[in-house]
Amino acid sequence: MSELRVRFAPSPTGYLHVGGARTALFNWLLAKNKGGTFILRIEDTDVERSTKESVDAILEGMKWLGLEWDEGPFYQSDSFPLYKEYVQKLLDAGKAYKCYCTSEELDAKRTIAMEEGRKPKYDGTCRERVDQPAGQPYVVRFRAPKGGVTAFDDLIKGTITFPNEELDDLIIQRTDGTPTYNFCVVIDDATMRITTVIRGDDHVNNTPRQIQLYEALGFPVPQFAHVPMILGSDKARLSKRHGATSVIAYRDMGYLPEALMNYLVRLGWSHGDDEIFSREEMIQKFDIGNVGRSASVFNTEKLNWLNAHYIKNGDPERLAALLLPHLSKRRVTTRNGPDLMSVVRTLQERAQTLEEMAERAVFYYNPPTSYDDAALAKFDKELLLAVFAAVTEKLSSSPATDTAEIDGLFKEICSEKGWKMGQVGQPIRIALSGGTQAPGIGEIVATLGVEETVRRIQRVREFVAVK
RNA sequence: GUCCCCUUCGUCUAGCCUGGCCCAGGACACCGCCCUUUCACGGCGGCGACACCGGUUCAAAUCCGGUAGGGGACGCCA
Repeated sequence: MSELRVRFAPSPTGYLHVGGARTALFNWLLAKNKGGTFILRIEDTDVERSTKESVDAILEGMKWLGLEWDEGPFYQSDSFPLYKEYVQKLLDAGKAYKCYCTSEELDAKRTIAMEEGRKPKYDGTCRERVDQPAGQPYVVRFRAPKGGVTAFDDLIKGTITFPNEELDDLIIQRTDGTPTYNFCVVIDDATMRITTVIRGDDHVNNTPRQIQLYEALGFPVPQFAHVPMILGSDKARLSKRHGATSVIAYRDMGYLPEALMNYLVRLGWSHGDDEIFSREEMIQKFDIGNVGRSASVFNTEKLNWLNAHYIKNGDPERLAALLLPHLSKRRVTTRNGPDLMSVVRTLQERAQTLEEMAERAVFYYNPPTSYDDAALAKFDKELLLAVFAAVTEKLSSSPATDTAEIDGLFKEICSEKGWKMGQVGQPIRIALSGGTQAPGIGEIVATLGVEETVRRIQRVREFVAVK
């Protein structure tokens, strides 16, 4: 193990969304690539909004993607005494002070500042205050350095410099005594000896404040890497109104974890012209320096393509297992039908998602209860009946069972009767599946079995005969 | 409003640091053709971008300056 230590630190106020998943992925990749340590930390200092359900949902999402962590999960709510200790340290050193301004006063000042076109930062009313009114509620503020600049070399964005004038004295402890985010993050990252902080772009502005805190506390400052956000098709920050954002929702829509991972890793990162990455390849090739600096738009089409790729090349046995919940959702049971693995094999090249595959698999288990009339209408009644009779006879009198043999049988029928394949295949396809979109005839018959095939043809014969 | 960041095909991106091999490459999507018993898969081809304006240079997507547009942050949320 190298000295590299990274962490993913979600706040449990919702499920794991794709943006968070990508941040976690980049952390995980860097750790794996460098032989470092990946830590999971739950930032639940906001007691009001944090829930156990969210924690579970986040862990579930990470496990599904296979983003296993080496240490944790640690909960910030377990470290309150630790934060308090450091707040006191800062207070004792004169690097923090008590502020007695009320939220209402602050809000009012902020509003006025905004209206006057000034930056709405704290005006420092209590910064030099010497009296300490007993019994008065107060917050603790960090005494930020005045003048000069705070800069850092972001691994993704390059050097970023902030004039200290822009930073105000941030609150590190609330009236109720609980610590605030920017403070906890610094204490945790420092005490967990995090060497590289990889997080969302929206934290760039917090970074200089945090650096000042590291310095005031005498901690070494870690390296930072801010990954750009993921946008919706309208270029606005990705949110529910753009569709699904939850990782688990993608699982439920029939996406494979390796497909989502592959999609996410290519969103903002690239390795030459490569598109397909196995876990091993992405680990081996990942380089945080190759992550792009600009935001990227989430594109479901490309995810679909990747998912189709992984379904096409996936192990039928595994896919069959993953397909089960999507089938039961449709009240399909596979007990008395063809082997699910064989079914999967006939559908692998035709499905972009497991949902789609399940939809296409239904007919194997539930015989059609109606037929595509428009498709049927393209053939004469006499031809239809002749085809059904010929196929029934041919199948019943032949021992053929595999796809190639059965296809051969259909070719025989065509040459014997002078029919074109389209005249025979399509009616049979309708007979067996009810519609026109299905695997090859040979595949269906081989999978369904001759007996069931003949039974279904008999049924459609009756249907056509009375028309 | 202030500060910070970003800007190559519709989308994801390569190239940019170390100017010329780029009248810009790949992928998704789209369109066409081929394959074909349907739907797909696959194969081949097409469409399509250096935000804009100046400067430096023999030469700029690449370096410099400005403009415009977009995003983010500005909370006793994280």
